[in-house]
Amino acid sequence: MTPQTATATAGVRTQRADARRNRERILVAARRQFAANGLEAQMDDIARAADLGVGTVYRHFPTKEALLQALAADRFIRLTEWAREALEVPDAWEGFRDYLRRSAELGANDRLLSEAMAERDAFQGAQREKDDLMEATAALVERAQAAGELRPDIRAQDIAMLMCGLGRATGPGSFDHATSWERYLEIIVAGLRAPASSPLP
Amino acid sequence: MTPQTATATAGVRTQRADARRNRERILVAARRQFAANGLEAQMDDIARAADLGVGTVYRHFPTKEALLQALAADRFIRLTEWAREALEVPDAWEGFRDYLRRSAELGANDRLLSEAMAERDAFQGAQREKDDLMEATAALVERAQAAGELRPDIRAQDIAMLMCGLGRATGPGSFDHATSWERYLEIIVAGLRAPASSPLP
DNA sequence: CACTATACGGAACTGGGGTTCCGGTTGCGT
DNA sequence: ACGCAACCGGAACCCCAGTTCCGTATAGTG
Repeated sequence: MTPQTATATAGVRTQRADARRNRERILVAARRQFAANGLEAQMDDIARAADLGVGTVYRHFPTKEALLQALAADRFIRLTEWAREALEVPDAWEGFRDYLRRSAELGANDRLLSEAMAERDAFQGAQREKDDLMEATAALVERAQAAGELRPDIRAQDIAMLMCGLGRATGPGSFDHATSWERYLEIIVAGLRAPASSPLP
Repeated sequence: MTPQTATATAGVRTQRADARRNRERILVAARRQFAANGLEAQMDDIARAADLGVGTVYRHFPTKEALLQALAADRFIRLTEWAREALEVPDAWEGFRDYLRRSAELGANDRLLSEAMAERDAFQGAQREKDDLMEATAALVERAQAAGELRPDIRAQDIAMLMCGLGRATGPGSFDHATSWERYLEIIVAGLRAPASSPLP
């Protein structure tokens, strides 16, 4: 029988306590580095920030890409939670708007999120999480449309796209990070609410 | 007296005909490569596309950065021309809107433009051209506002920001290049036109 | 406490891409 | 036609960032 910690649930592969702790430290450090520097954050810096050797980082994540996907998946999951919470808000428009606000804020403070979203064919590893997010977003969109508060020709994908663009334009590393993302979110929200004058292409 | 070609205007530094021709070929090839691949286009590829050696490229542009700036400056100049043309359109809103349309289209088809705009502290070399563009944009914004067609709390910089975000979100290399940039431009334009319900942050 | 599977550290390796260098080539004035 | 700058080509060079490797340290067990 292989050794098994008391807290580990059945089926979880045994892992030494220090390893589990270090894995967490890597994730924390990596999150910070990627948030600040985007995809170009370096493995060595992440290791140093976590107070570990590079080798240790590679023990936990075989590749930079793998580390990235773990982090991205986590972000998608959080966004999905937020979208579901927004569905609980009584007023459809208010829920929708709050969700956008939270997404935009996250995107503006985390270069990884918007850059990861933007890269074509990157992060297929987090496809499941991404799909979940799209599903929750679609529900939110439809509810707001049913309430007559959101342009009827908006799709869930549009929301992802807009939030992504917003993040890339205003996030850390952008030419105008000083100007608040809230400014642009306001404009976009106004555009989304407006009744369709001309149908979208 | 140094040799001087017949067509050269006074004050222009002498340059052999093949050199002038090659410089042009480099610019054309580089434009295409950068438009398709963004900042990560490679010098070797550009040289090959121009049917020249890398050395020749470096003879004309001492650095990748220099080549980039030459191209970016050129784009800024074109946008400035468009903005000035838009000022000639009788209807203020129509001129403004047309300008946005042309900018968005350019940005969506040229990764370089939006990526160059986005990078903080990059392309300070094209500062003059950038300033001119901002000035022309400001005039366009103010005219549309004076006509009461554009939210009064919009600034020229907002336009640059929005076009930049649009380009990065929908341009080649993005996760959803299939969906037309026109769709998102439509939303943004609607948001810009709407009277300010709540003041922008 | 001893033993071993696991984990760690960080120097060394590797591949890719910008840049340099210099021998060969060519436009152009005489 | 000649000669010499100016110009061209592309192999070689260098640096940087991801990845590998292996000797050392340690958690967990009997």
